[in-house]
Amino acid sequence: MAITLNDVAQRAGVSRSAVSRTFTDGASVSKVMRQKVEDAAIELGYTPNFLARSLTTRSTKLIGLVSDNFHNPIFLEVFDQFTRGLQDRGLRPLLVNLSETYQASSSLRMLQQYSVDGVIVASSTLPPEVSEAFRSAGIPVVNSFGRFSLTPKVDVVGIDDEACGQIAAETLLARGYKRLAFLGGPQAATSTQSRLRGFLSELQRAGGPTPDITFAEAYSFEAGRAEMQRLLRETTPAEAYFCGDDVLSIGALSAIRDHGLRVPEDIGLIGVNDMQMSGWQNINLTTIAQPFAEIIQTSIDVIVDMLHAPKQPAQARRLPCRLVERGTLRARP
Amino acid sequence: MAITLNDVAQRAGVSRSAVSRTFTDGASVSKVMRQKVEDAAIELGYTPNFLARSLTTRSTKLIGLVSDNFHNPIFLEVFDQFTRGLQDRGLRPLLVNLSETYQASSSLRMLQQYSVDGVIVASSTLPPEVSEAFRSAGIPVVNSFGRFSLTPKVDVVGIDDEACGQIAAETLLARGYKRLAFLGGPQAATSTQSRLRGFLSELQRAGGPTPDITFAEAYSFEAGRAEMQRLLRETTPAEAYFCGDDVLSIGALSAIRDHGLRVPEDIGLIGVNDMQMSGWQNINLTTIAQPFAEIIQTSIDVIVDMLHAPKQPAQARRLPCRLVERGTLRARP
DNA sequence: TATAGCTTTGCAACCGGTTGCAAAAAGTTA
DNA sequence: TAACTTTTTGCAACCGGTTGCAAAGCTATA
Repeated sequence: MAITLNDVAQRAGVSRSAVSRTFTDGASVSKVMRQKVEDAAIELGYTPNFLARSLTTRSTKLIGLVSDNFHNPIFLEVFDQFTRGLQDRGLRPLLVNLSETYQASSSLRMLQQYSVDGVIVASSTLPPEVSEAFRSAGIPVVNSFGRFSLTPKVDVVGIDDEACGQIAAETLLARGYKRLAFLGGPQAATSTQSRLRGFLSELQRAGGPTPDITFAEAYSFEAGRAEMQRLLRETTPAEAYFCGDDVLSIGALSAIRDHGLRVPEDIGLIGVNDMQMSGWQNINLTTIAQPFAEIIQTSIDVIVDMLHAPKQPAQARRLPCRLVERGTLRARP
Repeated sequence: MAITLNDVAQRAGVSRSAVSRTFTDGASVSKVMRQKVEDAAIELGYTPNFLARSLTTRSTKLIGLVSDNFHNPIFLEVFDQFTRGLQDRGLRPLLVNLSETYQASSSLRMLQQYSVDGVIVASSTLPPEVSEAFRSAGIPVVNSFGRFSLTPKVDVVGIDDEACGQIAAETLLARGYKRLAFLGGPQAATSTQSRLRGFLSELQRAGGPTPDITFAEAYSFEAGRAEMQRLLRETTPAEAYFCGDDVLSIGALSAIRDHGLRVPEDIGLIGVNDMQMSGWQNINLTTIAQPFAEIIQTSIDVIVDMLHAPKQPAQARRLPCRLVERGTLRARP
């Protein structure tokens, strides 16, 4: 049996309100009263029940953290930062793992039942409707790693995928590569499409070559490896590949090496994300870094603002990416 | 404004209890009544408030999932499986990320305030006191990946670390290795100690060599790499190393290759865990697999049992490990 | 010392639900 | 149809808190 407000009130010989007030900041309690209550509370080991409180205050400090990316190693870093960031602000992440067996629609219902104060949808692959459903239900929501839009229906914090493609194009051209290729993530993913668009438009602008274009089945090692194996077997490989993300790149890298070719001497590779592993010396991947820390921090700021301010028009924020030069592209000529 | 019980009752022209009963299974409601209420509920879009309900039912379906392992890639797989497993049983993981800035003691208080039904401490490095504190506070708790004990103070589900060391010893001896070494995780970690103990005792039993013993600073790539670099620089390397875990092994692997030596020709390596990445073709690590799925499933079963049954004596469960042969040890002679 | 103004306190209603109990309704049996 | 069961329903109290309001207690001023 947990200790309740009543127990403390009785022990201290004061009213229930008095106890409640000593544990509510900004409430009016005299020094002596506070002392009496605190003594009794400590003596009994009392902690206010947050959920009961939430009934009247209408704030649970619970934040739904929903994602479908439990397979890309980068997301461990993402969850790490999200949970710490939320904790630092006194918020509690209720984790939701979206999958075939657990649909977005039931997660909406569930998070409503738990009266979450807000929801963070952390995924670059979920369709925008998922986040939009939360907003229409009146729950503050931010879509982290979502797609940029000029007329967003929900708040989005992500990178500029087109600029990302542009950086890749510039980088490859600057290294003097002639035969280029795009080895994208899932073709349906909006991030894939935007990066491709930026890549192509920059190549065109700069008078570069027209690249080969293929897609992997998923953002995963196996998918990257399988697709690169197919390319090596069935096509004349390009001089350099702009890959959908880092895990994909690492898969491709392993296929290339197994095929007896060398990186960067025979084939160049550039990824996207800059996850920790990409910096490991046995991988040492040249890549375009997403500003994870900033995206996550901004997402949290946005959701926290929404908790206080009434519903504002949705806004999409694009944070800049930057090139991280390592060992999978040859040096500038 | 969310729709409440009252709204539905009014709309349907029935009492509040009637509405409550239609949404409580096992309660007595007639067909017509149920129909009326359900119609009104659908019309208004009503969903019962789980937290308000928890006040009387004394069950929130909230499970604290606390961990301090947000840096070892294996834990993404662990979180994936835990969240799915909990969701499948209608439980909700409240994620807690323990770190320097967020101590175990405050997490206990916090989880109490949220009236969690139970807590899963998923960590092989946290001291047993962390889990014990939950139990003394009367919260059902299970320590996943914790250390085995014959007289456990809390329920533990983990592997048999000594057997794990034994398997490593047997395997290395069977491959004909003569100069062996132990490259453990953090010396203070109990898993490190137990694996070492099993390793040594089996070597002794089989009349094998006395191994060199060193420890890495953490279960991380960098730590494994740094320690192996030191060994290569300052000592005559052993023929084969039993490493603390996979990520450590991968660090060691990269150091060895950078040093111009070959695996498994010059140096053999065996890890522990069998995380997905260990199977990647460019890593291809021979390792001792932890039965993650079973550990997680069992942990959830244990906690679910505790929710129904009153406090039982604590029990420690050891699940068997098994060797996964890949490419970092030479073949049997 | 009386009065005004401010602070502190307790009462009681409320947040959104559940549930024991007794009355009402429906169903059985004779 | 009357008497007896069984089922269904609503009332009211409760879960563990918060909060508006008015009464009580203080302090300062005249």
